[in-house]
Amino acid sequence: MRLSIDPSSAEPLFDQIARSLRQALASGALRPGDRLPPAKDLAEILKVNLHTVLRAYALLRDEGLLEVRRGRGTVVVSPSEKQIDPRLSQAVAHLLMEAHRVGLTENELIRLITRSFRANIGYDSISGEGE
Amino acid sequence: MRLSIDPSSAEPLFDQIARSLRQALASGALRPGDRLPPAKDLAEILKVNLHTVLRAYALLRDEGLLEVRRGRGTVVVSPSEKQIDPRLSQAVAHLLMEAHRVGLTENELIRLITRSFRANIGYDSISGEGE
DNA sequence: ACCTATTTGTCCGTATGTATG
DNA sequence: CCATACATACGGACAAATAGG
Repeated sequence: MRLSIDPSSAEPLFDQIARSLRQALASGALRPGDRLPPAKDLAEILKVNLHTVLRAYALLRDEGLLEVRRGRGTVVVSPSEKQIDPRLSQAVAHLLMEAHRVGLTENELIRLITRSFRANIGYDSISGEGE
Repeated sequence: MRLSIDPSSAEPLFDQIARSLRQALASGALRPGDRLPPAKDLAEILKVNLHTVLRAYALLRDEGLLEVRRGRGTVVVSPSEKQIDPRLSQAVAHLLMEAHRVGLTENELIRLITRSFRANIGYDSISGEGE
């Protein structure tokens, strides 16, 4: 896994790292189930601080790309095959269109979805994985 | 504005602060347009680190509740800016229904949204953020 | 146009806590 | 119990955006 970082860039380091990892995931260089190096190790390789890598990991975790857990490390999430349902993807496309129309940012949209999801489902079925 | 923090609680400090602020917003103690104290000041009041407060502010900004900007400070977003468009909320409800139908977990749904969001961003008209 | 103060943003280093194996 | 690895918090430094003199 080869990640290149430019300390002189205006783009924050944690964003650069996250973007590199996203690309590695998209290109298949990182595949589902693959374990990423411990943040401490990657930090030494990239010559950045531990927190900078942890922040990048956390970012991708919030995007649903990585599973990051204490003591265990960081693993690439396996994609579910459920998303190919045509009605679902149509609903997604429609939502994105509406979101763009009202100028929602990605973060705002994610928050909206998260809240709505929890509100609709209720908290009784979340016991599996929470905290 | 009276926020109470419990350092001995298991709940992270930045979460406690964010939750207190959320409640102040919900109760009307903090109203749209109100300016929050500089993070440094609030940190001294609560006897926590500056970064802890900044993290709480950033959290609420990502939720669309606050507008946080360098040099300018932190203000409560006006409701009109975050008001849910009926067509948007309808799209959200529809998506959640479809997602539930195919048994998507929250994490899977978030991943699907973020990926689609990035993939469908063809417009480089993101310059509208300033004013 | 310049300078200064304010305020958030990023990054670093260190310490300690917590979950996992 | 112990090692691993992420999570939180603290503190300090500097940068960048903003506001005001």
